[in-house]
Amino acid sequence: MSPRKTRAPATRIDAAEAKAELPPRARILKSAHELFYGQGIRGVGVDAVAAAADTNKMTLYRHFTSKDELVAAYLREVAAGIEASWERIGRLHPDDPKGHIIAWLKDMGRQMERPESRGCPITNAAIELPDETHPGRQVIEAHKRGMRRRFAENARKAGLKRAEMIGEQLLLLLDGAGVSLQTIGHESRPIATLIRHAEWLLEMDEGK
Amino acid sequence: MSPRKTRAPATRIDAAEAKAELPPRARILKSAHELFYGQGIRGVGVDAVAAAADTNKMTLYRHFTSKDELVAAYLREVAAGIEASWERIGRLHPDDPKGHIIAWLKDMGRQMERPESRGCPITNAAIELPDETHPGRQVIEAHKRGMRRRFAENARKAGLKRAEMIGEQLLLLLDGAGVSLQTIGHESRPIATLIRHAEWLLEMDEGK
DNA sequence: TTGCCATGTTACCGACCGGTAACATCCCGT
DNA sequence: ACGGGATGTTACCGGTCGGTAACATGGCAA
Repeated sequence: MSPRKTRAPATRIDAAEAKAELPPRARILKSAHELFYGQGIRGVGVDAVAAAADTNKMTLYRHFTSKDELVAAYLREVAAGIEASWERIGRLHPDDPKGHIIAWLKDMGRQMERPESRGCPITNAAIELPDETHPGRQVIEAHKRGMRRRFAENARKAGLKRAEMIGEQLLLLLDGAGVSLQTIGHESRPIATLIRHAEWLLEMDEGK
Repeated sequence: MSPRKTRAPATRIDAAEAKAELPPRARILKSAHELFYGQGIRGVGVDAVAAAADTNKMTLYRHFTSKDELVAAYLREVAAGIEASWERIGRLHPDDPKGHIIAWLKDMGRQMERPESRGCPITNAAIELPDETHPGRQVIEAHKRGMRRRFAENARKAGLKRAEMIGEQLLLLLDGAGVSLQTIGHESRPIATLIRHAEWLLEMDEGK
């Protein structure tokens, strides 16, 4: 409609605009995160991602060689964020590996309890992308193996026998909670079950 | 190529043909199961389902009013099969609710350990179909609530306190195992972890 | 001022999607 | 022998998909 926008006097901050004037690549990744997570990767077209980022398909394809690569970048960003939160919370609990695990699970639980939450984005992507050759799949596998390793390592540092088994059990419970949110719904409180069960697991390691 | 097929002498059995001559609706549901489960619901078109069922799109749409309804029928079929297996195994373990749960989990585990397994079809559909209005969603929610109820009811019959909590925990572990198959892969033995953990849960209920 | 490079814009491509119309064919009960 | 209902076939529809070409525009640095 309006013939041209002049794009304000080239000023930054540029309030009221969509993504607060981040560089295009960052805006695209941010929009990709919102849309892919909320509607599913296969349910969102590249055009919609570009439009939500206040840009267009051409610019998107100058930063990502394909939709699959955009998806992989999105997953890398999510994985990096989760791993950063693990490190951050670890620094709050020095020499307390059990407390580290529980505090991190509670932090994840807080995010998952938001009503619009659809569980773990990495898990959802794994189910949405069965193709073994998809570039996102190595991100998925590395991230989940990493989480299991972190759980097991902390369990070991806490002196628990069966540390490997506990790592695997915590991974099952965490992913199960994310799934339960999307099947039964939030009111069944799978997060509370997860936390209570995790605390219990870390206490009574001596059983068998 | 060949001008006409004469479709063999109208005989049944008709070996070497694709689906062993079930009626079209059953063939369509069977193919839908194979394709939807193997490649994801959103990754399979109705044309592909019809072709795999040795029929065509028109016949498919005479039996199902839309793809969404076909998906819902597929999910109902899966749910009915799982519930039938629960009942069948229950009859093998009369007056042994714990044994019923464990035997059923082992049966599920046996199916999930096949290398082409992609976990629970209902769970996968829940993640693939975020739209709350999709006709399959009520099938998903009813089925998962039903499984939790069955677990809890048997735990209660076994005299366990915290029966509701155990039902929820078993549901998390089962769904977590299905997810883990699709992220880390089969070699991490999430099924073994699930079974061992379930047996442990059902034994030491007295803790708190 | 000049020139370059990132970004924006428009249009387009072939492929595939879910869904339908019109018509040919076949099997089976009567 | 006949008729009817289920099935098969072909073609088509509008829309959307991922991806690209060609060109316009803008800001910024030398």
